[in-house]
Amino acid sequence: MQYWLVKSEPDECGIDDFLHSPKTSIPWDGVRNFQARNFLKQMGLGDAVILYHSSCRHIGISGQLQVTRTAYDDPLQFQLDSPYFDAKSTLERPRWVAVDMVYTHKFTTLVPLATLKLQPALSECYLLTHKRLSVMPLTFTEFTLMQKLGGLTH
DNA sequence: GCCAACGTTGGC
DNA sequence: GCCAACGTTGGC
Repeated sequence: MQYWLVKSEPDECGIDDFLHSPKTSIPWDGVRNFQARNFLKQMGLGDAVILYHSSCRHIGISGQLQVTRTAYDDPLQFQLDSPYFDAKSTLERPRWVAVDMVYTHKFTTLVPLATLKLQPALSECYLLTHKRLSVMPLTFTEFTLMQKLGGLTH
């Protein structure tokens, strides 16, 4: 079992998009950064994922997802009309992968970035040390603290 | 293989 | 809308 955090603009795909189709797996595609892609490839079935809302009015972590399909070739890289088309990808040598995720929990409150920055236990986490990365691992400690801040208890 | 220019992310 | 950070590209 591994723990991850992914970023998305809620206008594109936020926690409510997952909440509104709670049993439907949604492709996490369009990742076009090599470090982020490499983390996507490491995701395992059933891994837990924190969703972060970026570039929006309320920046912060919003809920929890689960991996339902591990890495497969991102079809968008082959679609000419997609903004995620990549001329350097071929069917023989695709460059980019997607995974599928499903809704598991929405936090009782969105935890703002400012709150996360105040946590000493999160000072070393990828979210705060690698500003522009959109897919990243979390330690178990970081993950459970984020869950707790989000109002989820088990 | 270096590194300057360029483009994108994402907070503010 | 600005701009810092930083990943990527391409000339040499």
